[in-house]
Amino acid sequence: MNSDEKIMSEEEFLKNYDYRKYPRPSVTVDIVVFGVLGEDGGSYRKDEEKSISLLLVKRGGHPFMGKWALPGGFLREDDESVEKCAEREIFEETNVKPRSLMPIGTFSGKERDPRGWIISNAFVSVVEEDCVNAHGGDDAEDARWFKGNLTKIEGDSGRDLYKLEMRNGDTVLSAILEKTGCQFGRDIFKLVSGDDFAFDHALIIATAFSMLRKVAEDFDVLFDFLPEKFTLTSLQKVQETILGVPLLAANFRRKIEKLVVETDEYTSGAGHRPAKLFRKRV
Amino acid sequence: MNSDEKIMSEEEFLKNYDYRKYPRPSVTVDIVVFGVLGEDGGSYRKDEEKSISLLLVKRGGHPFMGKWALPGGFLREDDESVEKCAEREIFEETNVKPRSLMPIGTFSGKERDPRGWIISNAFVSVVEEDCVNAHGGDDAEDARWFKGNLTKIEGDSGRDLYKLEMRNGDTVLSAILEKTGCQFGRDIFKLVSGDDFAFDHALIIATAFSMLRKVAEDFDVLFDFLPEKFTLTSLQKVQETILGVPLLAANFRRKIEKLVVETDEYTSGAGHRPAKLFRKRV
DNA sequence: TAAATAGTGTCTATGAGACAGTATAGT
DNA sequence: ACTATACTGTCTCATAGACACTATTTA
Repeated sequence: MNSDEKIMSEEEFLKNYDYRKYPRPSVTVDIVVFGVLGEDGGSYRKDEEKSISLLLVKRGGHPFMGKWALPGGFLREDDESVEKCAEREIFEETNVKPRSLMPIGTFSGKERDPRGWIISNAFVSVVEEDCVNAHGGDDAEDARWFKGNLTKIEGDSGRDLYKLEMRNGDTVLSAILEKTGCQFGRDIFKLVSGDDFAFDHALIIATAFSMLRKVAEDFDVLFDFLPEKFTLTSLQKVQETILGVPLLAANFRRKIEKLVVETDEYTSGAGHRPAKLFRKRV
Repeated sequence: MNSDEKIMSEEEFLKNYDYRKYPRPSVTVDIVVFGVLGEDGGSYRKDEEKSISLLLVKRGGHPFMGKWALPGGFLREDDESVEKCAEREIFEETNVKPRSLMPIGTFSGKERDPRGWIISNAFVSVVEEDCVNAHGGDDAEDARWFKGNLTKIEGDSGRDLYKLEMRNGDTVLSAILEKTGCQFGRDIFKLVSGDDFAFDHALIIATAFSMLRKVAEDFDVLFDFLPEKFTLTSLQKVQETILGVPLLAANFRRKIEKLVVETDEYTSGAGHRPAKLFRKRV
C-alpha cells in the first residue's frame, strides 16, 4: 500500500489509477453448447442412440489449426460480464439466444494455451440444433454437431478414468481423462491422453458432461432440452440420455408429476397410442 | 481469421503472437475464508451462538478505504492457476494452507470495481482460526474474524430477500440481497442495499454462504470445520450451524455412521458423560 | 442426587424401485 | 388381431424424522 494513497482523495486516486499499467492475463469465454431438437423435430424419440449433441468448431487458424474446439472468444471491455460475453459468443455462432447458460468454472492451468497467459471462463448452454447452420459431412461450414458422451472406464490401480468420445460422421474425437477430485459437487479432471481437441477443451467438455449429469437429477435442466410442449416419455428419454441409465416410466412419472401441467393436446400418427403433451409448470 | 496465418507455421505464428497486444481485464482472486477452532479449541461446544467465523480485512488504501473486504489480490503470471493464486493469497494472509478450497464463480459485473475493468474469481476456504493473528477490538491489525450468517427475510412482493450480517465486537456490517436465480445449484444474488462491504463482496459472501449450505448436506465439507478427532455432537453442531436448522441426534448419528471411524479416546472434565472421539473415514 | 450431555431403540410416514397389468392408436 | 408405445396400480424396501428411553460423568 503506497503511503501517497492515504493522503489522496478516492476521486484523485481513481483518476490516477489505470488497470492497464499492471500485468494481467487475456480472458476468454468458452461455451459447451448442447443441442436439442426443435418444435418440429418430432420429439426426442428419433434419437434412439442416447447420446447428446454438442457444437464444435474446426479451427481455421493457429494455434491448433484443423483441430476441433469449443465456440468462444475473448472477453471484451464492452461485455457487461462473462455471462453476457458467453451469450454474445453463442449468438454470433448460432444466431439464437441460449435456453440456459450456466458457469462451470475457470480454467487457468499454466500450459493450457500456447499463445501465453490466457485463462478461460467456461459455460454450458443449450440451444435448438436447427437454428445453427452446422451440418455433418459438408466441409463448407466448420461448425458441426457432434454426438457423444462421457463414459467411465476401468482404471488400472484405483484411478477414476473416463473416456470422452465425440462423433460426427466419420470424424471421431476422443480423449481419456482422470477424475482427480471433486469440489462443491464439481468433478475435477486431468487429461491422460488424446489430442483431438484444441487447448484443454477435452477437460472443459468432460466437466460439462459431469456437471450436467449432476443437475439432471433435479429435473430443472431437463426442460431446456425439449420444446415448450412435450410428452413425458420424451422428458424421460432426456434424463436417461444425460444420466446414461434406463428409468422405469411409472416411477419417473410419479416424480415429475408436480413439475408439469398437462395440455389438451396429443401426439398422433405414430403407429401406437397417442401421448398427451405437457408443459413445464411455472 | 487473418489469411497470413494460414501460410505461417504454428511455430512462426506463436513467435509473433503476444497476448499483451490485445485488450484484457485485470483479474483478481477473492477468498471467503471460514474459520474453525483448532485442536485445543475445545470442540465446537463453546460456540453456542451458532454462527460462522469469516475473515475480513479492513482496506487501508483506495478504493473503499476503511471498508471491510475479503482477502484476495491480483492474479500473477507466475501463479500456476487461479486455485494456486488463491492458496498463495490465503497463505500470505494467514500463514497456513487452507483445509479446503472451492471455486464459487467469476464476478465480472460492469460496475463492480471503480478502478476499471477488473474481474474476480471467488473461492471459499476453511482455515483454523488461531493460525491467523487477527483479533477483535485492537486496531493494530486490520484482519479480523467476524461472526455472521445469511438469513432469509420476508420479501414484500414474492421477492426472495436475504440479510447478510457480520459482527465483530461493536462493528456490525450488513447488507440486503435479493436472490434472482439459481444456476447449477448456485444461487445468484443482487445487492439491494447496504454499503458496509467493499466492492461487490457482500454478493460474494452471500454466494459463499448459500453454496456452503448446499454442500453441507453431503457431510464432506463438515469435516473441514473440525480438528482431526472430534465428537459426533460437535460434527452435528457444525452442520446445524451451516444449515441453520436443529437436528435430532439419533437421526444424525445414523446418517453419519458410515463416514466416521471411532477412536478409543474420550472427552473429559465437562461436567457430564464423556463423548467418544471420532475420525473421518478415509 | 441433580444437572447435563452422550448415546440407543423403535415407530411411522414417505418415497424410490420393481413389475405386472391395462389402454389405444396405426397397420 | 397384432404391435408398439402410453399410462396405471400396487408391492416392497430403504431411509428420514420423531420421540422416548438409557448411560455416564461432574458438582
